[in-house]
Amino acid sequence: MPLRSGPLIVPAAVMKRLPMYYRYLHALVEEGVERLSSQELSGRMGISSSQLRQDLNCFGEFGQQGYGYRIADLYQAMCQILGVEKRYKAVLVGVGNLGKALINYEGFRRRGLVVIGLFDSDENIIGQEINGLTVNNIRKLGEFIKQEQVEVGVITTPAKAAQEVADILAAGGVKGIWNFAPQPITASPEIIVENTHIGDGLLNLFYKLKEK
Amino acid sequence: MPLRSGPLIVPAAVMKRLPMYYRYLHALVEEGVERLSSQELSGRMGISSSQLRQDLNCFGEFGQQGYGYRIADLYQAMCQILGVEKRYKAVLVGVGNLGKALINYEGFRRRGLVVIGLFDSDENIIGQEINGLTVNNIRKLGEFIKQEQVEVGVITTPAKAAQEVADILAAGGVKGIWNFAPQPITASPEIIVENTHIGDGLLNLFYKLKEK
DNA sequence: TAGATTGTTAATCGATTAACAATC
DNA sequence: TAGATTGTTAATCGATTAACAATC
Repeated sequence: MPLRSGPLIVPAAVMKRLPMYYRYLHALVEEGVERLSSQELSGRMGISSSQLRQDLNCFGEFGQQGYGYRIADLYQAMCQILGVEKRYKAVLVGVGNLGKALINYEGFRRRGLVVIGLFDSDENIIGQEINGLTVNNIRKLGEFIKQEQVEVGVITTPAKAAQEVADILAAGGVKGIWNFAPQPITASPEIIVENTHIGDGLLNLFYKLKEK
Repeated sequence: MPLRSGPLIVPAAVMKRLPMYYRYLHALVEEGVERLSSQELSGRMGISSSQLRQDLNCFGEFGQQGYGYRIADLYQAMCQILGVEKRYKAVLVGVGNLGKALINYEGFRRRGLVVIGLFDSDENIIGQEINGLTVNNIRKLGEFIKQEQVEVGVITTPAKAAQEVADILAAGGVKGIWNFAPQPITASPEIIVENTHIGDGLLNLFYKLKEK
């Protein structure tokens, strides 16, 4: 079950499918499924068996001819590929409903996101305790990041505040920013920014509904 | 500024970019930007000008040679293309933090999602009032959908409940389901299912962080 | 071993980019 | 008009699928 060594060339299209593989494999492990062929596995995911085998081949040889894939092993490998076994210290800025939803979602902790600080600018929210963490005043954000060596910042503020928060995060030295504000944010190129636009899914749905 | 008529052939890759176009154009209209060339516009979006022009060409001719694109007009056209001017009656099932976040997000209303019913199975949540709507017992869901002719169901329940809710929605006659549960749900093929997996963005971020 | 299924190559298909004539 | 920029075609590039030899 060897992971390829050396610099990998992973096509962008493959990279985008990795989170899906992670999700399905996790669920299959939970279900206790031991073994699946590329055909059975890809069938559940709605892709071709050819594509599944081709994709996995970027990273190594995880199957066994004549037998298929051991799900537990493949899940392990996928965790390694994605770097999920690593833990990232994170702060979350903007403790509204979306922020609270993310803090409470155990899936994020499982993926390796450890939220150690919550921040907001609203006096009514500052001081609240959520999941064992007290919401701090956003003025303390910059200092906190440096002190605690925070690596990832999650932005769940309203659109207007997003860029300002991103600047504080960047100045504090985070390596990555996960942004939920609809406005895209800019940061220096060495900081990795991942934008999640929840509303996009709705437009996809509407477009498909209209097509019919 | 004519929209092409007749059956459009829209490549899947183009379709996936439409929500991004909508987002940027909406922001530019708000900013009051009147005119941009394909180069300026695509530059902001991080794509090539060639691609932008090629994409728009699937739907019609929206620019003016030697001048560029009138942003307000292009935004209008994009709304039409996406079917955003239409209003969809919706119910939301699962009034936890994520559900509340969606209910309060004005962007969804702007996109045409009109939530007229909230449902949950938790006795502590049933009866709460959110945004002028009272949370109902999930047992009333099926009846409500039929009575009100609900078209879209939003699922923000825990993973375990998602499929059961989807079945009720389908039986009630919704046309589309927007699912946030990490578990993919199945429904008969005439119902359009859009899955939004919030956790995927985090894995993308981790993968890129690991690459560096 | 014989059957099954992988890993991998080659062929096809689709998406992106480059280039430029058309035209505002 | 001259300059700018589109719409659109052709060329390139990348991703998916098909097929099969390798092998468990």
